[in-house]
Amino acid sequence: MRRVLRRSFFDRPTLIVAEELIGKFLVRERDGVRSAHMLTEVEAYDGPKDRASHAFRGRTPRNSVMFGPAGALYVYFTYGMHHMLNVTTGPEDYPAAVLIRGVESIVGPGRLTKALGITRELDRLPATKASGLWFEDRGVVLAPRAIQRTGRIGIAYAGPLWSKRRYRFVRKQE
DNA sequence: TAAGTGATCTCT
DNA sequence: GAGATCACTTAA
Repeated sequence: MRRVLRRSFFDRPTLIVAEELIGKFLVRERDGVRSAHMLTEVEAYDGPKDRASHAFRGRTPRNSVMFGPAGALYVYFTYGMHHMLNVTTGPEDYPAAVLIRGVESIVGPGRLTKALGITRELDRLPATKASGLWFEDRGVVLAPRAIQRTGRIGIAYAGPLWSKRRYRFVRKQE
């Protein structure tokens, strides 16, 4: 069983999409070489009121893809050295996305993009085979208990309310 | 614990 | 245009 996740998967509430992405696969193809990794850590960024979200201060050139249709890649560059990979969720005009923080054997959002060669060339592209980066359901079924929810990382500036919200989903290690 | 690094945003 | 900030990583 191997099914590419389509826009309809992502066009749902962000927290649902985030939780269901754990156990799905991130597939990268470049120069004809394909690799697939199971997602193990993601975070939800949900709507215009989320103080930790890039969209909190409204639409800007960088974040406008978050306001667009679901299932688009949002790749931005930060700290002068790291690319961050997100996929947009929810309906058009509602800014939301899921940050991909880790996959099996690669932990850390910056390390992940470096390992898979993910740069802003992919920003705003749909997460499809044509873009070279997409998501697949490969039939892995995780028990709900196998997924842990915690506060998000690195967003203390957003205040305790938003940093405590359990918007981070991590696959528990056995 | 702090440096590194540069795009992005906010304010002049 | 200037200055601050940043959804991080690594080396110490």
